[in-house]
Amino acid sequence: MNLKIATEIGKCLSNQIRFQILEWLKEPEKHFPPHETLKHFNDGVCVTYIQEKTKLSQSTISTYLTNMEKCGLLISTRHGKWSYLKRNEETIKQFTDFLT
Amino acid sequence: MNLKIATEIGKCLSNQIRFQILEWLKEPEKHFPPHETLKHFNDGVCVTYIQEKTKLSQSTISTYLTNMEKCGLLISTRHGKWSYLKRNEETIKQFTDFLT
DNA sequence: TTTATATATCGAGAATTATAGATATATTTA
DNA sequence: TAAATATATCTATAATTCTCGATATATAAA
Repeated sequence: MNLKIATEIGKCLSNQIRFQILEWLKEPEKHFPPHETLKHFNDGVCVTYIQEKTKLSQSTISTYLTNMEKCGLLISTRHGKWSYLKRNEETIKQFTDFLT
Repeated sequence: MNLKIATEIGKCLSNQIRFQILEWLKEPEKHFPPHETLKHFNDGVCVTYIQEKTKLSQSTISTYLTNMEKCGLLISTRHGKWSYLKRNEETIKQFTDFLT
């Protein structure tokens, strides 16, 4: 972790909805309906479900999630036409270690 | 800690200079000259020293530090005409706990 | 191979933040 | 009390971010 990446993470955390997504992803089964094709949350939650819950436009949520992945807060996995997002606990740990 | 305050903290951490200040304040004696009137860093570092090091205008640095104090990242103590700033480790801990 | 669905990217206007100079306030010193 | 110093606040412009609709791409289904 360095200052530049940490600040990029800070930018992601500077918006209530983005921060909220990170919180929801702590417990996907509690905050999202079960996936129909993928019978688990091992790779996180698909973009559509996150979009529905936030009520933002598809393009906005896609940009948010892409940026959160770029700075390492999220891990993205594609299964067929769906992208699944989960927290990247390793980076989050590095970030909090850097801060403290 | 709640989502609103956490996001305010995120805003402070979304700027490289503000984040840097927080890092410097981990070890004041390493990054700042000794105070002339106050013979310790127990209450942190005075605004002037922080301003000099960042090379931002006085008004900008004052605004930064005020906001960082408002969201709980910093603790401000006045001694005479100087304000001293130090990290608020308690809030920082609450923030990282909230995130993880 | 056409159509449908999921996600990504582009371009633009609205909203917010960055930053500084001017000015105000608080405190100390002469 | 007047001048000097440290910090805070006000106001305004520049820069960045927000957010969306339009469009592109990728994959699956018909």
